[in-house]
Amino acid sequence: MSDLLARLRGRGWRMTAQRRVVAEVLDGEHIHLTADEVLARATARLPEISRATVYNTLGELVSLGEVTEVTTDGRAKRYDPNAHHPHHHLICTCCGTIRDVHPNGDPLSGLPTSQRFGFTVEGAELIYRGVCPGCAAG
Amino acid sequence: MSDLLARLRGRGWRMTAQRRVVAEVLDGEHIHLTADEVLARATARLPEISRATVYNTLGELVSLGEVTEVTTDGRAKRYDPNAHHPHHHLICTCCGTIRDVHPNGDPLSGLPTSQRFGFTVEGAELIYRGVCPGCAAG
DNA sequence: GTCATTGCAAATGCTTTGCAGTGCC
DNA sequence: GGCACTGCAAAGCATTTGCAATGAC
Repeated sequence: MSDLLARLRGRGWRMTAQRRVVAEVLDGEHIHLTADEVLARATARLPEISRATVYNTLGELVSLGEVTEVTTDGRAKRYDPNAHHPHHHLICTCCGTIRDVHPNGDPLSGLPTSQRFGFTVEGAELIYRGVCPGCAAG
Repeated sequence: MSDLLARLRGRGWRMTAQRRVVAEVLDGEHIHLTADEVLARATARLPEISRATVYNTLGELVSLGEVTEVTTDGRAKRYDPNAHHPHHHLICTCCGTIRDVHPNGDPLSGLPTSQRFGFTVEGAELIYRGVCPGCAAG
């Protein structure tokens, strides 16, 4: 629990039952959920919430920088509430499991000026792929 | 031109006019094309090619390891024929332009055993994001 | 009271699929 | 000549949108 709700309120975010539930779902121990999974968990707490509202709210949280969108493949995006805790991802190519990892060093420092082509580089996203112990055993 | 066709033929890939055209489009100077862009260029050379065949062929080239799928956002995947030349990507958050980059060091070496959680790590994909000179000027 | 937010349902964009016909090896 | 590949059209999945009704501030 990282007090996402408190931060949002502090930023003047208009609070509704639907938005609160979406934020609570993300702020729980659940990370890397798809929009559909967020909807399912939100519906369990607030049956009348709609799919469109979940999408709207997730998009808003991403714009606010409180949640990060993780695109691991061409399928559904995943939403990661750990935006204030920089990290990267390790994904099982077999079952799709995602783990947060903290590699040594900052990837940004590995990109010399000569490789920046005049870009103003703002960030780096690192995805490791491999096979998890479970899939390797099965 | 990297003789993608020769490699494919050598691997016993069944050759058809459609497959040849898709491979030729990718093997040209065009990289980071979406499936739709590949279809457009393929159609220019072979008007009767179908969208399904382009998708089939691209999927096959990816399975063969001759082409890499790059998922930069939740939109269309892009296809990168540079599979035999390891590299990473720098993407403009404004216009979507993609450049190949070669950062210093191997990202894999930055992930200590303690951060691998028992996974057999096979590869790392690094995406830098920033604003390109064109967008910064405009 | 005002205006942002919601819910619904339809629309969109990208990709996959089923199946009959075609053509490569 | 067999069987993989192709084309078509329809289905599928994730996401977005239009608009009237609702409710937070």
